[in-house]
Amino acid sequence: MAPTPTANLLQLLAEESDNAAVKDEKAQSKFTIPDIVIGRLPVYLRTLRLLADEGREVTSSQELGEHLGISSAQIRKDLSHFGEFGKQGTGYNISFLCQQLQKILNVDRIWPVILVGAGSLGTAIANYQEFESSGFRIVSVMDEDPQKIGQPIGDGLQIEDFADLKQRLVISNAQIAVMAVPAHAAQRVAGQLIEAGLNSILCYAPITLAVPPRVRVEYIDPVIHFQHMTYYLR
Amino acid sequence: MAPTPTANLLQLLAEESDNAAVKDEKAQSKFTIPDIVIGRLPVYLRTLRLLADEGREVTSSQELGEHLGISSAQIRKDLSHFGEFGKQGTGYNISFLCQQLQKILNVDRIWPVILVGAGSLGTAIANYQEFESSGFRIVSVMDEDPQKIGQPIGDGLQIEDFADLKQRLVISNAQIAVMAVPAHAAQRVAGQLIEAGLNSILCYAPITLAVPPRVRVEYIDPVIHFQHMTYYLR
DNA sequence: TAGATTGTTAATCGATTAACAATC
DNA sequence: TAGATTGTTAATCGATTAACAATC
Repeated sequence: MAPTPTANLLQLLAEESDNAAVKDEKAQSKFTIPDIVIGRLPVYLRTLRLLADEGREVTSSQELGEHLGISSAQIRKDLSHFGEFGKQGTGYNISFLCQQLQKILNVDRIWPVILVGAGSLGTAIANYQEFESSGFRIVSVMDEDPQKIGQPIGDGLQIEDFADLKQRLVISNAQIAVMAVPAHAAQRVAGQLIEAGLNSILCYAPITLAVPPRVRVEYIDPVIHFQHMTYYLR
Repeated sequence: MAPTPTANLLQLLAEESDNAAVKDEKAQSKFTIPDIVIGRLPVYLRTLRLLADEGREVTSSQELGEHLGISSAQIRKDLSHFGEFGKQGTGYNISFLCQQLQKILNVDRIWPVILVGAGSLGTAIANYQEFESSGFRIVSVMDEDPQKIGQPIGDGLQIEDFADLKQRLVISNAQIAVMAVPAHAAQRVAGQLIEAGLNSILCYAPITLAVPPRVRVEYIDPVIHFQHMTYYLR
């Protein structure tokens, strides 16, 4: 067996040496953490911060679970993928666990974000003050409407020409884009963002984007939530 | 065994008569459709409508799956919970399947929705024109800020006093609320909405609400999506 | 020490997928 | 008829939970 590609994984997984003799892909999928677990970490983090704001110093998987409506076992299991963060008998130190989750999620820094679309939704997003404390800063708001280009928006920004995307990206170094554009423009805009090198998109347009596998897209569409709720209504 | 409560289920499940002798709760949980399936139906519907807009008349589970990045088997399985909507060899008639999904999701009508919070996000939501075609109409926008009350908003609405919630609900008959309020106000506002009789809430505030079991809450928080994405970034 | 709570294992539960007979 | 695609079954895969030894 070729030693080199496996060696990398072995470093990452020092304590897993027993099972390390498996094939590379297997190893990947075996030790890779389920995306569904990753998806819950931001919710844990948000809740922990709320507790910290209330002046609390420790909590338990049980308390967190009650807050969130999930089982304490799930919380402990989820965290156990990343290490041991608690103390038997006492629980978790809130600010320590916050720090750890921020590191895991890579939000122990500020990520520059590009916002495309300066309609009323885009404006609301640009105005939202709380991104910064969560690890994100909107560094650029772009639109295609000549009427809008040059107008002030958000906190000291000016609407820029989406045609200048590539130049702006060189300066901002953003890897993340938010799309607040009409559905009919969304696929084209996504294509341009991807072509310019972006690989993470948060899409507010009510459409599933066709993107290459390297690009991650998440969606926000209130209609999907409404229609989910009405299934249970009469 | 008491015949009456079971009888109801038996009607609903005529063809399932073999297994119908189980306990009520069991029967419920056995024949109840998984929430995760319900959650995909609006996405199917959205995609089908897009195809319809392109003038397409039929599609297949394979084509839908490719659009959405899921397996054709999953789509067929999901739909099979509700009936048979396709034709072997040809696939699904798009407009027929749209109609059926709309019925299943109860969006073959217009649901009145109350919007609480007339800040910039609330304003963006109030301005959004596309709810109507998906089954929803914002009938009331409320806020607590005396400066805002009385101002025009959205399509011919006026911002109303949130203190008048109960009277407004009597008129509008809304069962669904959207909360676009600051995090610090969200739990209180939710309590008031629930106390007034609402049972479905779409919450844009970055907080998990404590609500009684009869109330369904869905959340939209861009930060959760951002932090999910940054896990995969360097 | 007694009580509490973790991290982890094994069992359970549920969701997804592959495969195929039925049939358009 | 030949080809395509459904609806459904059974197998697989993965996620959640219950339980408990370890230990603070």
